[in-house]
Amino acid sequence: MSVDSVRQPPSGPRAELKRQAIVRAARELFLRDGFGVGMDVIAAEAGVSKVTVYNHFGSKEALFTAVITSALDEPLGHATSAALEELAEAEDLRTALIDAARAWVHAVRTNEDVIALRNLVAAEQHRFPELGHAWQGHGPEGHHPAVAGALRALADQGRLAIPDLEAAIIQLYALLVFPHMVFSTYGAHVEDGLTDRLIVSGVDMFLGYYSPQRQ
Amino acid sequence: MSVDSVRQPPSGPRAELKRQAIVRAARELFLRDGFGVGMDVIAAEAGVSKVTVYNHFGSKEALFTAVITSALDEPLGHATSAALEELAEAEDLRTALIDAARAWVHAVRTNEDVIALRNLVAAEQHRFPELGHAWQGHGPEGHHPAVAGALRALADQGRLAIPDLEAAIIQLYALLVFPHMVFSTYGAHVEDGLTDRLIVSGVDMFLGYYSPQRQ
DNA sequence: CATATGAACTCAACTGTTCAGTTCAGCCAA
DNA sequence: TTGGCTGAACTGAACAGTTGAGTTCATATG
Repeated sequence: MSVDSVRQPPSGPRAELKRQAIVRAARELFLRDGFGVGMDVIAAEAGVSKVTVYNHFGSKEALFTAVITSALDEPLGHATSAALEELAEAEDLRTALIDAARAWVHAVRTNEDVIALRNLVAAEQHRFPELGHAWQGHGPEGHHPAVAGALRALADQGRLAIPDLEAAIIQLYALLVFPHMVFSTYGAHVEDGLTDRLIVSGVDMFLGYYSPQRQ
Repeated sequence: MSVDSVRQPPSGPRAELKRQAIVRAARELFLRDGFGVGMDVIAAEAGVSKVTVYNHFGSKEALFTAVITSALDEPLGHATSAALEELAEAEDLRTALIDAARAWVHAVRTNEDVIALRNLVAAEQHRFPELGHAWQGHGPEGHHPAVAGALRALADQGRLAIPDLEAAIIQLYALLVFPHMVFSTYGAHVEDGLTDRLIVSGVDMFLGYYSPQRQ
């Protein structure tokens, strides 16, 4: 008499293992071949039957959102936001900011899977309008509060003069991470040397403009 | 005895009209619904028979590349690069650069179709690998030479001190146009007021850093 | 007993083609 | 100017062939 009009996903130790394998395979294949890959292929890559995939996720869309939301919970920020929070207590602001920027940009560049996923979401925004918004919250705006907090703290200390916090945040993003995001849209990426030159001179430019001692 | 193994597309005044209607409709629908739209729908939107579409373009891929390459030849730069070239002769560099930036950003923001198309190409890069490269050449790098030329001229005049031209170009892009590109990836866009504040303070920041009189 | 499997199946959507007939512009003859 | 001729381009509808999502079911496994 088990009348499940909506069958609930399997649970248990074995099921969890399969589930992870499926998500991992799906992520890899979505990334490599786009949303167009067949469910057969994904199932095969996960070493799993297609039926199992459907027992777990119910639909391709659900699987896709599972991939995305699982990627949403990824690091990319622990070391980074830690470095950001230490800014307020740093003696040498410039060096500290450069270090934080290096950690930040490094996180963005090494997890370029995440950027690629972002492009995927953007690409499939017609099919998943809600995902686009979910992504906005956790995207760069994920540490938006961290960046905002750090800048505000520095402003309160009088170590920076920031009349327009909103603009300043965007400018910091723009100088440091946007280039990598834009380039990756074409599948291209910035060379290591240029990346570091952008970080150093970007920080100097930012500090030069927002330092209180100028005039 | 006309043995055309490959039928050549129709020519003539009427054909040209239809052709334009098809490309326009295709562009609009690709933009709105992604590459997934059916040829039926495109034909209907163009007020044209599906067969006509195939007589003209032969395949969906060909139609897509036609849409893209036609978008590649679009303005987005005439007024902008003109303003950029006048920079070298301007008396008040700051005002001139702000004006040029306004024209530039305005072009980017009004033709946001072009940015959306860019996302489409990025999305469909698996299907059209060659398009991705064609797009790179005409993307922001389209006026890359114009920007590079303007900055180099100003440096030669001694009005700017630019030790790293490559970085400076990217930074100018980053401060002025990248925010709009990144935001539009989510379907979001920067408000008017913030846009102008970003332009003005971005230019000031850039000039502050690259002006020779500092130190 | 819950979960996983594989193979065969349904169903819908989409690309691309065929074909018999229609529109339309230009042209020539009266 | 009129009227009809010609041929290229267009139409509508039906059709073929494929692909891929999602289901069913009998069976296996731990």
